[in-house]
Amino acid sequence: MILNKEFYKQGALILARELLGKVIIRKVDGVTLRAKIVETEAYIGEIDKASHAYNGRRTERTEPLFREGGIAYVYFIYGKYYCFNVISGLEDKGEGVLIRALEPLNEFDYLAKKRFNQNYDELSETKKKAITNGPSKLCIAFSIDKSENYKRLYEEGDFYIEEGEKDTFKIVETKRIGIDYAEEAIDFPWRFYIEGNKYISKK
DNA sequence: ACCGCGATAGCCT
DNA sequence: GGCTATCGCGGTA
Repeated sequence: MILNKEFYKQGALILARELLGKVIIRKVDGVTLRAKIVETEAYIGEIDKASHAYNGRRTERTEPLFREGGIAYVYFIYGKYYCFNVISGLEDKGEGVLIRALEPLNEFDYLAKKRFNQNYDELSETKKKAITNGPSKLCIAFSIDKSENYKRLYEEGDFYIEEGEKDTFKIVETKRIGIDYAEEAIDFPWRFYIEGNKYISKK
C-alpha cells in the first residue's frame, strides 16, 4: 500500500522513525527496484545548525525543505554525489529526513552492475553491503539525482514509498554523521537505524 | 576492519 | 574564497 500525503505531515523526528521498514519503489531502465529503508536522520531547520534550512535560509537549493511534507529533496554534495531527503511536516517548516541506507529487496544483478559493473554473485561480501549502505551510494544504485527533486512520493509514479511488510525490529537512536561544524547540534540523537541490519552505514 | 586523503563543483558569504 | 548531510582508494593490521 502506498503511503498517503497525510503520513508525511508528521514532524521530522517522528517521521525519521516511522520511515524505517518502509519500502522505496523506483522504476528506471525498465526495472522496478524495491528496497527497505533501514537508516535515517532528522534535520529541523528552526533549531538545527546542521540543517541546510538553519536560520531561515531559504534559497533555490533549500526551497523543497519549506514545502509541505511528502516530496523529495535531492541535493548535490562534494562536487560528485547526491543525497535524498523525504520532506516532513507542514509548509514553511524547513524540515526533512535524510535517507542514509537501504536494504535491497530485488534486482540484485541490476544493482551490482550499476554500482560496480559486476554480477551480484561476483561481489565480495563487503561490496554486497556497499551497494546501498550510504546516502550517496543508494542514490547511485537507484538513479536518484536532481531530476527526482520535488517529486511527490505519495503518488504512484516512478519514485514513491509503500508501507511494506509488517515486521518488528528495534530502533537504535544515535548521533548524526558528517556534521562536525554544527556545534551543539553535533550531539543531537537524530540518527535512527534498524538494530542488527547489515546495510547500515555506521554503528 | 580501520585510517587518512584527495577528488570535485555548486552554493553561500 | 571557503565550505560541504560523501565515497573509494591505498596503506597498515
